[in-house]
Amino acid sequence: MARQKSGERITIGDVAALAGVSRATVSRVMNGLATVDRSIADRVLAAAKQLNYMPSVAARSLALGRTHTVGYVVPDLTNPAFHGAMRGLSLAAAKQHYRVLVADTAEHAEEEPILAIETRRRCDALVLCAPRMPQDELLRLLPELAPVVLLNRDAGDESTPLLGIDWASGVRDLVRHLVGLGHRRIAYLAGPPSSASNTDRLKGFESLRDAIDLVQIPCGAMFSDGHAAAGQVLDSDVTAVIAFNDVVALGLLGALHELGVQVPGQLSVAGFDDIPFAAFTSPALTTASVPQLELGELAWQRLWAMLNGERPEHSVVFRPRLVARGSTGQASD
Amino acid sequence: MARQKSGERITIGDVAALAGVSRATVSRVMNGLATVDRSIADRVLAAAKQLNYMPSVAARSLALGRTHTVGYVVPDLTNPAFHGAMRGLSLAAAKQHYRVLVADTAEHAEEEPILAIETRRRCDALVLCAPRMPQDELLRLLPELAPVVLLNRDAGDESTPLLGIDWASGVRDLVRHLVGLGHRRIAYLAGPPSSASNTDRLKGFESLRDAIDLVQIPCGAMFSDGHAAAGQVLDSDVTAVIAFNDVVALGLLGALHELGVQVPGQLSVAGFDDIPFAAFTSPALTTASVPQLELGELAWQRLWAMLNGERPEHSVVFRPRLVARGSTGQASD
DNA sequence: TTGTAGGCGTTATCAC
DNA sequence: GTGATAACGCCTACAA
Repeated sequence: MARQKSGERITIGDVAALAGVSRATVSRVMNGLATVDRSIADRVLAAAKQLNYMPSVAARSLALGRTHTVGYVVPDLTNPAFHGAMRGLSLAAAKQHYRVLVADTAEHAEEEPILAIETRRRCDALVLCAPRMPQDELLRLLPELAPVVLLNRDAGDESTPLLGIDWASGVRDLVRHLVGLGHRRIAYLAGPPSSASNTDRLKGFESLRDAIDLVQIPCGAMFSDGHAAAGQVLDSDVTAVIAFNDVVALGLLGALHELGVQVPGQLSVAGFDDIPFAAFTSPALTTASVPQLELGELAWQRLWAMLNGERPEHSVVFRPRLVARGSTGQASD
Repeated sequence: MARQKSGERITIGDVAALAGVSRATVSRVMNGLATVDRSIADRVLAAAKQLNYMPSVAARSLALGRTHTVGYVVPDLTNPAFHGAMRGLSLAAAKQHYRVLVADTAEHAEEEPILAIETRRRCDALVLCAPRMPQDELLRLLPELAPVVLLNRDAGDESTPLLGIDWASGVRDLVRHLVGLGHRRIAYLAGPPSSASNTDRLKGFESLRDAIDLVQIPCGAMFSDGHAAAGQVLDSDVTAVIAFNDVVALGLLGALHELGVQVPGQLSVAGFDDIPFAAFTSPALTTASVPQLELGELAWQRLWAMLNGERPEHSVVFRPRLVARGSTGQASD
C-alpha cells in the first residue's frame, strides 16, 4: 500500500496515488463536483480519510485568488463597543466558512491607513472602523480597500456600504428624555475631538440649543477619561450628564460613587452604545442603544454580496434606541 | 516604458520587467537580502514603488510554508475576560508582522475540536482557550494543533506550553480576605460544571473546608447567570459571595441593587479576573486579578520561539492577585 | 552579484 | 467522466 513520505505534509498527490486516480479527480471530489463516478469518489474519500488529508489553505488561496478571510480593523480591541460587531461578523462569516482577521490600530491614528491596507492584503474584504481618520484620507484609502464596509462612520462615498449610527438622533432622544425629567442644564462629556461620531453627536446638541443649557466638557473615549472628569462635572453645576459612550459613563459612575454622589438622586447619567455591562451596573445605565451584533451581521451580508460580484444591500443608518434605566431620574435642582 | 496589463494584479514579474532585471532579483530586494548591487536595488525599489507593487500574501505563504498568522480560539468573543489576552497577543504579534485570526466556538463545545483544527490550518500556530473541552479530547487534539499554547487551562501535557492561572490560590486569597472581615458562611456561584477552571476553584475551596461554611450554588459564566442567582444567594443566608468570575459577579451586583440589598453592607461580593469594568462599578468589585494582557504577550513569546524552532520559554502559572475594593466589607451578621 | 529553472499544493482548461 | 498540463505568484538552490 502506498505510503506518504513520513513527516511531510500530505498533499493532493498522495491521495491521488493512494486512490489510483489523478490529482484533478481528487480535487473534484474534495470540492463536491458532481461529475465524478460514485465508486471513484468513494475511493478518493476513503483514501483522503485514511491519510487524514487536508487541503493546503495557502495553495487554494493562490489558485483561487481567495483567502476566505475578512479583516476587522478597529482602534482598540479592548473596547467593548466593538465586541458585539466582531462576534456578529465572526459568527455570520463562519456560516460561509469565512474567518475573521483582527487588527488593532492601538490608537495610532497615523498608522491606521497602513494597517488597514496591510490587513486587507491578507483578506478578501474588510470591515473598517476608523472613527478618527480624517475624511480625505479615508476617501483616498477606500478604493484601495474595496470591497470594504464602513462601520459607525460615514465617508461620504456612495459606493462603499455604510453601517452607521445616527448619533444626533440618539442625542436628541437622550436629551428629550432628560428634559422630560425636568433637566435643563446638561453636561456632555465629549469624545476625542478627531472622532467623527463625536462631531455627529455635537450636531445633535446643536439642534437643541434652545431647549437646554449645554455644558461641554472635553473628555475622551475610555473608562479613565470618564473617571477623571467627575470633578469637572460636579463643578459645572449640571443636573444631568450625557457621556460620549457607555464606557465613559461607567467611568464617571464609578468616580461619582467614590465621591458619594447619588445617581440619579443628585445627578443623572447617560451614555451611548448599550454595552452588555450597562444593564448590570448599579444603577443600571440609561443609554442610547446600538445593535452591535446586528451591525456585524449586516456587515458580513454586504461583504458577502460584494465578494460574489453582486451589488451590496443598502447602506443603513441605525437610529439608536433609548433605553431608560436607573441612572437617570427627576432633576434635583 | 513598460506598463502592466491594466486591471490585473501587479506581480513580481511586472516589477522585474520595469526594472529590467529578473524576478529573482526583485525578490531578493524586496526581502532585504544584502547581496544586491546598490544601484540595481534602487532601480527595483523605484519600479516597485511606481507600480505600487505589493507581494501576494497567498503566494508567499505557499512558497514559504508560512502564513504569518496565528489563531486565537475562544468560547465567546464577547466575554471581556478574553479581550485583554487578545489584545496582548495581537499587539505583540504585530511587532513581528504576524496577525491574529479569531475564532469563536459560540459555546458549541462539541464543535470546538473541529474549529480549532480548521483555524490552525490557516495559521502557523494557535492560542487555544478551551475551558470546557474534556481532558482526553484535548490531549488527543494537541499534537495536531502544535505549535500551540494553552490559555487558562492545563492539559497535563508537558510538551505544550501553558499559560495558566492558579485559581485555587485565588480562591484561598479571596476566602482569607473575607474571613478576615469576619465572614464564615460564604456562597460560591459555581461556573459551568464542565469547566476545568471551575474544578480548580473547587479544589481551592476544598482545602479550606474547615475554615468556612461553604454553600455551593450552581450558576454559570455569564451576566445573566449571576443576575438570576440573586434569589438563591439571598435564600442561602450567607454574608459573602464569591462568583465564578467578574462577569457573574457584576450580574449578581446588578440584581442585588435592584432588590435593594446593600453591598457590602448586607452582603459582600467578589469575583475573578479583574476585567476592566470591575474597577468602575459601584461599588467597585473585589476580585482575584489575572494579568490578561500579559497572558497574551507571553503566549506570543512562546509561539514565536516555537515558530523559530526554539524551545519555548517555561510554562507559567500566574497566581491571581487579590484586589480588595468596595464590594467586600465587614460581615454583617 | 545576477539569472535560470523548479517547486510550493491547488484549481481549471483542455483533450481524450 | 477522467487525466495531463498549465496557471496562481513567489522563493531559492544552482548555475553562470
